[in-house]
Amino acid sequence: MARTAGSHSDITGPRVRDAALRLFARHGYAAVSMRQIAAEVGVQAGALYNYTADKQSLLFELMRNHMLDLLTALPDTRGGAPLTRLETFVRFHIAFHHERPDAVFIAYMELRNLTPDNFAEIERLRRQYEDALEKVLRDGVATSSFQLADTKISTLALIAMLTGITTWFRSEGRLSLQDVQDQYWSMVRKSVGC
Amino acid sequence: MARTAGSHSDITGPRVRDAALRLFARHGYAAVSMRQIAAEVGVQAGALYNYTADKQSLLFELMRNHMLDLLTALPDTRGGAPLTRLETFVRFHIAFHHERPDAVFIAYMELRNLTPDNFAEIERLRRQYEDALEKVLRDGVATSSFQLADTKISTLALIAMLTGITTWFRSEGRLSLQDVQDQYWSMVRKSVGC
DNA sequence: GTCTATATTCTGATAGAC
DNA sequence: GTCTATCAGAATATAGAC
Repeated sequence: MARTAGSHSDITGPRVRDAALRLFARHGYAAVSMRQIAAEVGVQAGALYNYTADKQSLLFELMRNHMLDLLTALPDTRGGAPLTRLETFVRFHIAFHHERPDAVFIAYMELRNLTPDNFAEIERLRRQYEDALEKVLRDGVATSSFQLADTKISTLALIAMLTGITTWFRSEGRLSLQDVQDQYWSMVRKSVGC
Repeated sequence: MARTAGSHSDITGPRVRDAALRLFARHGYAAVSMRQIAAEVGVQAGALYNYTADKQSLLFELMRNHMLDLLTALPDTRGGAPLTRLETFVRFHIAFHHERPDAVFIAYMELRNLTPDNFAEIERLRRQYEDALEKVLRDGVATSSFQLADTKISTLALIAMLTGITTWFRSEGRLSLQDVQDQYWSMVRKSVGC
């Protein structure tokens, strides 16, 4: 296939998204200019508009793809015992979020920079994820495996606790991923009343 | 006391800080202009510089004052039983943060927009607060009141869980502050092994 | 597909009148 | 202490050459 000189749509697109993800996570969406993203990729600012309609769309696509990846990767635990399903969720959440610190950071910090329509879509996807955990908690309460007064509050409490890991955990530190998973699972297991 | 026409230093100063706090929390530091803050206060942009050296100082002062307020308000629980001290901390944390959602939001979201020196100072104050909780956990482990493998991790896990409340809890909802305190305290108490 | 050049608007901050 | 006016630069986004 002949290709026009200077044409790199197949590799520039991912590079634009990678650069935007890293820069948005580091400095914040509003603080990052299209020129900075272009410089990181190695093109001029105008060239970015071959890959995104505008800066807002770039942010929205990053957040939506992250949420879709999360929902796709989430293990289907239907059929197991509530305690086992909860452990699977906890370990999955920690591992998945640990692999994508920049995307996680953006997904939680840049909600206010989305347009109302885009915000509603991201919230819808986030709700789906929360609902998966809440269903486990509700099933556990129904079978008396868990003692929880309000599964909605417990859902939010557990997700906040688990997601907070990304603010301090780095693999190079004194703790391995497994250490962190074990310790958080121990606290979660006890907190739900087991 | 005679006062020069147009002179309002005693009331404009707090109004500038209030407006900045609200706008920074809503839209983010980088996304808010000095002109927006001025418009909210009802003055021209140039007048703001009677109250702050620059935009960065405005952010830093808001964050530092919040952290100093937090440390000042933190009850001294030395001498009590670890479980009682932990309950006091949990209920205090929830109540204090519930009263200041904007300041809490800024204190956690705008760290990356601080200059290195300012960041170091805020981190120092945050560490002091975390240390207060960790001391309770360590004392509890030492007296076998708590079963925790790593008090540092537990500290970060509990603070993340409790602080997450500010993202969804509003007093107008179905739950009172006391409801929320009771439910979180129940989960925390169990998670530390009681 | 990428470039250069540019239109238009906005930014933080300052100077000097009142 | 606040105003108007302004500086110097940076922002997003677009147009047209190659």
